[in-house]
Amino acid sequence: MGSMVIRCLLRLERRVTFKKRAEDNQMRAFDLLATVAGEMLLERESSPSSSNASKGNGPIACVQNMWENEDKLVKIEQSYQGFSDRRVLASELVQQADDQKYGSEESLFPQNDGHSGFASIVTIDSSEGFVDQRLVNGKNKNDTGSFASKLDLGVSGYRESGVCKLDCETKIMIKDELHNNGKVPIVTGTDKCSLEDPEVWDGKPPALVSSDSSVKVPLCGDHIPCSSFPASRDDVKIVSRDDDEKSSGCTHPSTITKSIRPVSRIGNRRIRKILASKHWKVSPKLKDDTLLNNDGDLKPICRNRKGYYKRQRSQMNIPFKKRKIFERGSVSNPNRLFTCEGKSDSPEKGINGDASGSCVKMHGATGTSSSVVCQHTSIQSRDSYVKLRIKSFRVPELFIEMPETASVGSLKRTVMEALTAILGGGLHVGVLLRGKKVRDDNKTLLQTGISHDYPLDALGFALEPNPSQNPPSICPRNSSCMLPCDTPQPLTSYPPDSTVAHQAICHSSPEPHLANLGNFIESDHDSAPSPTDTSVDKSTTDSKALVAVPEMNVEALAVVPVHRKSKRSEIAQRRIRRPFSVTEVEALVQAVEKLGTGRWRDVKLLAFDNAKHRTYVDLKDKWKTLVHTARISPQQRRGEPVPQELLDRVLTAHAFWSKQQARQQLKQHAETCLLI
DNA sequence: CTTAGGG
DNA sequence: CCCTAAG
Repeated sequence: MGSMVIRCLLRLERRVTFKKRAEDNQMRAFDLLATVAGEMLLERESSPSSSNASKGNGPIACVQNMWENEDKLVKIEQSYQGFSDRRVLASELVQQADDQKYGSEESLFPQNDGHSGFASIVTIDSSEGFVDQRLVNGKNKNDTGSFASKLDLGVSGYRESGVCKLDCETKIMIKDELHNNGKVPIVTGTDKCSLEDPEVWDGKPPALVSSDSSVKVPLCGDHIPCSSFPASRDDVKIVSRDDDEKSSGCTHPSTITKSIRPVSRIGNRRIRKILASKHWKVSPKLKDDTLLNNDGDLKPICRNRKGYYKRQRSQMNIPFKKRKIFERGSVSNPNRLFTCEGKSDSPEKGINGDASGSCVKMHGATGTSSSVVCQHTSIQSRDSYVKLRIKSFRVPELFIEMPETASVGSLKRTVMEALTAILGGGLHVGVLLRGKKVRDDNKTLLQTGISHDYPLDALGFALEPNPSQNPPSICPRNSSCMLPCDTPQPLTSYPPDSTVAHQAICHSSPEPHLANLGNFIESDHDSAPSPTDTSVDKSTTDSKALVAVPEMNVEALAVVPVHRKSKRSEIAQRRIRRPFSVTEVEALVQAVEKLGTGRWRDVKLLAFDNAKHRTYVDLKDKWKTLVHTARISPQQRRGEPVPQELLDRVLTAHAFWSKQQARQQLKQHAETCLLI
């Protein structure tokens, strides 16, 4: 039997849909999941006739289309409206998906079993895992070139299945059969637990959402007749619709009477982008051939050797720094990730002991392990080794806001930057066993219960922000990370003007632990402007807002500009300011006295070799400021006072070495003259 | 990668 | 601290 997978964003949308028919727990559960997971795959069975050929091709197709119009301008919804629109869209999607399968608009999530709520969720995850597997295992290894054909198959298969109409988003993934074969249901501990935790979903729906529900519902209804959509090829296209894009951005359905079309398109766009970001690990092999080797192999191409140093630096404790420098390298990461998966696919690639090691290494080394949840683990027994296979990490949900005039290229970059930031921001891997976080790092796998005979789906991995900040809850909910955001602002106060298009939308939790997610949130907000920083100029074409959504509290929805300076679209963050201590100054002075002022590399090695956060440039800069400080009056000095004695030495040394340097130059000049 | 300087 | 031109 086949199944269709729909990947969509159900963050806000769900409210609408579910509210309406949330009579049963099933819906609530789903709703919850949506909240928690943010993104998910909805799997539906499709006609058994669908061929296997279409397996796992959906996502590819999606991505493919995504970038079809590389050079065209992408039009993205302009504002705040996006929120509600998206919601509408989502509900539509769900509806349609359902209809396609069951032709009933009543059962959004048809369930056959008692506690279907949960079951469905499981299914969903499973499907994803399956997809992943297909993508990885499938003969993709060496036939990247067959992509096109695959795509076709996928499409045709879909048609055959009798599922006529696919909405833009809907067509995202289509797979067939699978339920039976070794498909390993992937239940993220996260999701599971979230569902089980009444605390999580017992909460009332966010006011924000509920307010719009009235509007949405009717809209959904309109779209229901999906069965009659087959003809509208247009609808099937995921991305290439630049033509009618224009018709959208403008009208924001404030009333039910407004046309749905525009709305859904807007939403679509939104989702597409999100999807793109989520499928990034797949995309490279689709379109961006620059990332592929000539032979179409998926092997990553390392083109940035220079990246090493900087990367190293960034790994020290300069989390955000220079990420943009890796634009190239970063972009290729997906490939690596993919490669990794492919490799791990090989039975021989089993990892023993430190399972995550190998994979993480591969991903991590590239700084790209994405965050969150995914988990597809297979534990096989071979001797006393436990083999784990991490199919992929799912990237946390991202919201991207970009001006309509932004190019596709910039969109790509933006997404990449967001991912890079997320991935390189100091995440750590969390291990989940049956949904529970394994906290004791010292336990052996065996002690923990991860043994060769352990259920395949019991183990999970999650990328988490900050080890010490995780909530006690079993739910590794916070697995998603946040991009640098400034002080959150309640969504309700979101200014409905176009400027919002340039702001980041950040769904964040007010909870302390979330507020401290990872290192992304810089501590020095000295110049942090308000979320509505006016410096964000509309003429600016730079994209902004990239935000991973910590799925927990929707109520905490907040909108914030990710970048203070509109100029900087990069996610790259400034390093944290770390004032030099007197001790450090002392060491610096001493080193300079000995080595002089032109050998910062040596100074670094001599006096700050173990201070990873001090680069030779830092030392050079510090010396510069020290000299300046020594020259100004004590009253003008700021910060921790530096002993006058040291300042005196600074001046002395500076004078000495300056003279020395001058002499050296004279000498050389003289020699040069002589030679001539 | 290092330096040197401006920002 | 960042960014960059230069070497």
